[in-house]
Amino acid sequence: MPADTQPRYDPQAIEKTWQDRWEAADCFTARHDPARPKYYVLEMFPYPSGRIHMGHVRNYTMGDVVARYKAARGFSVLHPMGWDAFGMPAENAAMQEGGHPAEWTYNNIAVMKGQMKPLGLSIDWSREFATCDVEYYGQQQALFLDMLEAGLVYRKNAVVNWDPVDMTVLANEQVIDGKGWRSGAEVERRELTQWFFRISEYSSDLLAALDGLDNWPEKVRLMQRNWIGQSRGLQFPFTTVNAPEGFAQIEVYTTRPDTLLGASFVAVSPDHPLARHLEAESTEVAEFVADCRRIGTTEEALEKAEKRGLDTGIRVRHPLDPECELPVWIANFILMDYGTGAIFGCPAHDQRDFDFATRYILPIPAVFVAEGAEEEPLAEAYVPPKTQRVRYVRGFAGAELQTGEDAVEAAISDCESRGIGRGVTQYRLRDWGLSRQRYWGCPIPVVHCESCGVVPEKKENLPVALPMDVSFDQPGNPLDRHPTWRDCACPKCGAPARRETDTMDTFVDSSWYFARFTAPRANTPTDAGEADYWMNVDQYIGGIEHAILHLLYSRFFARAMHRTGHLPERCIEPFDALFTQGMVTHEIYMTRDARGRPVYHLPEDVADGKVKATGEAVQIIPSAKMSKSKKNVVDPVDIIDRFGADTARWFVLSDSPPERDVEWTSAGAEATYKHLARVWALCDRIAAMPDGTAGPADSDLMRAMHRAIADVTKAIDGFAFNKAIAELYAFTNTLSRSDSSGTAQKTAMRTLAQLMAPMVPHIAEDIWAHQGGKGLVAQADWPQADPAMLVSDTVTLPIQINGKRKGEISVPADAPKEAVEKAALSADAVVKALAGAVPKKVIVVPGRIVNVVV
RNA sequence: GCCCGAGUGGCGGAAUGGUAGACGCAGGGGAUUCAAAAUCCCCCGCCGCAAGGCGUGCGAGUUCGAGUCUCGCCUCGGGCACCA
Repeated sequence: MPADTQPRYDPQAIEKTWQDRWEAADCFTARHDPARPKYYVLEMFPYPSGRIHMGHVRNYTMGDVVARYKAARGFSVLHPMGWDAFGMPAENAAMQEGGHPAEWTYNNIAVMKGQMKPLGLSIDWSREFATCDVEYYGQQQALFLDMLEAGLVYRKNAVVNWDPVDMTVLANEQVIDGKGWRSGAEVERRELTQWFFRISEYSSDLLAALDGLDNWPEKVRLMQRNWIGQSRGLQFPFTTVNAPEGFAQIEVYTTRPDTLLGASFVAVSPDHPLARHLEAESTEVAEFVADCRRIGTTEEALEKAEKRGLDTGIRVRHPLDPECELPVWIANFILMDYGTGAIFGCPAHDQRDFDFATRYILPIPAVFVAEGAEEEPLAEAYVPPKTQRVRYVRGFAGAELQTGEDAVEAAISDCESRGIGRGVTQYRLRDWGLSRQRYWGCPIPVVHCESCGVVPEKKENLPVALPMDVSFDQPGNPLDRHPTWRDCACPKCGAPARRETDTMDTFVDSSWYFARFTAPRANTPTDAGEADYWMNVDQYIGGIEHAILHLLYSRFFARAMHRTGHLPERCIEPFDALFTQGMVTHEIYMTRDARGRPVYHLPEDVADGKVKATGEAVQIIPSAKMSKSKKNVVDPVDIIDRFGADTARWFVLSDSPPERDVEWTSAGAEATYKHLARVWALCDRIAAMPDGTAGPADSDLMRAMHRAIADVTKAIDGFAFNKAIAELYAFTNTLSRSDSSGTAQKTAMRTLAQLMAPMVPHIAEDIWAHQGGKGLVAQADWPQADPAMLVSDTVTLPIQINGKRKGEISVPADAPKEAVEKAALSADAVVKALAGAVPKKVIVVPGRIVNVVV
């Protein structure tokens, strides 16, 4: 540090000061003020992993810009923060390092909060909660009981991935090559009784309501649409010929009933009741089915597995032709979860069925051929788009020439009128299994009683709190082996009973936290008055990775909360606007060790393309999401220490549009710091100027200022923070070069501080104070652009000849078309191009351009 | 395989159908300095000495005028997937 007398931009000195001043002035406490419009801005709350990363900084800075901007626009702003605190990492830590998951979690929260505070976010911390707080999950249990009573929760058997060593259920992504990710043990498919939310009851509503979410990214709506997966088809029974008792009929579902006369076999899932029945009787079937299940644990294996089947010997009658009998196979590619778990195969028009029929030498009768074509043997399935018109050679409903779509509808009505089957709308969306055989989650508040069965806990007995005296030194769920926690009295008959030891999926916790923020200390899940004032979330901001599950579950929960009286009806779509921000990326620096294996280096250990310590040249791999394993991470804490929070905030907003990834570069971070230091020095210089009298340069500066107000406002309103920052750079350059009076420059500087405040609030306060601004800029009204200052007296118009720019003219802004045309025709370039000839046409677009056609 | 989205300087990116490349980074030149850092000023799409010409992935089209609209291709990115 040079010992010069000039004060320098010193973020460490100013940032803490202003944060304390905001706190002293109680700037960010959300106030329920019926006289003012409210604005609820929410960023997806973090999992307390232990450290914040740049992705958090970007996410919360975007939310903070919106929150501070809306506050300046006169809204009563709610901008809360909490912690998505249940989940497996805490249990894993307890298993590996000892201690209790709660201890690990609350420690992490304290550390992360300590890292977030220096960012200067305008968060109402008085509303903070963690989902593992018993006050929160106790209310979640109340919600669960209400949903149970409303018929939105039920129990059924479901197949799960069971790790026999860890004695736990595994999620699909925890099963690697058919083995448990931790234990390495062969995973079994086991059937357990599990709790489910009846989300499928809302399939059609959740689908239809997507159309109304105008302020959601189209991409997210599309992903949800595909996930819900509506399809229209025919469901009908095949009558069996020689099936075991109880299987007189096999119900199938098809989206292509028009291909019914192309059926060559019927196939059922290995998990179909018929397969189950035969499995018990025949070792051949049992072996085949067991084989299918062995493969059936990972998606990858399923994908690679060839289509295999086993002929059961059972035959069914074709509903349209009783003479025709079809064989019933068990096939490994039929899913029990979709449709009825049974299909008819039409190999001519489905590639999977074609492969299957080819392998087992089954007939392949064509139903339709291309328009104008003749029937001939097929080398592969013929699957034209449903919208394409084809010629039906084995049709039974509708015209001979028709599209697949029309033929499907015709086939459904035909089958309905003959009483063969019925038209059915199916959804891919399945009910949401919420049971987890885990400790660190919200206990499911029910009791198992020998005489009464499954009994909901009484509300007055809530919360069902997790016991703290547990150990993780043996596999399985500690709740299962706790000596006393399980024991309780049946809420119905009072007899000794046992608690449910399953806990809830952590997606449940995050499906209603946004509603809880409106009344975080209420002794019911929500408070009607508070929810009515604050809901909906006006702007929700988070990562695209939550496009489907979290957002779909939240939409379901909002509906369920309305049905159980916890939210008004207008809140069934809780997020008015959604913004999905891009990631923060960084280059990867790699060298190779003696055996050629990649070795990664942290950015701070690399300089000028070389590893600092060894001088070895690194290979630079293009930007990718920051990840610990690739070591391409920069720690926000380090950046704040070095440059201050304002630099971190400004940088993550600049350069790239918010929805796209932004690449973190040390050059960019340094340049940001330099810019802020320049603004700070400019402020210092301007503050020292005498006021002086207004000169001609003053009006230019004021015009530029109003232009900047208009442009920055528009950019923030449009979520284009990178453009807002570009406008701020431009205005700063204009101001620093202006030779206007001190009075004008001080006005401009104050306005610049206001416009910068949402992005870089600390330096903005400092400048505001230096320039004699009243109070805190955090509490000042947003500046207004004067429309009169946005129009200028003269305009410069480009002159085109045949659409190519050749010159420009300067004319009064209000000049009539004829005058502009005259001026354009006398411009040098035009005179030269015309060479005395008469132009064919002259197009004058007032205020924009003149095009002369020759 | 199906469904989306995107291709603009060395880089990140601007641009209601109307001056392509705002703003930033990197780079070049200069000032200041004993020197360096820091700071300030200027230049910076490509070809060309210049005049000028060419330029928004490729090819057509609509238009007085296309990065922007239409059609066809290419490349990259994302989502979904034995879904009957």
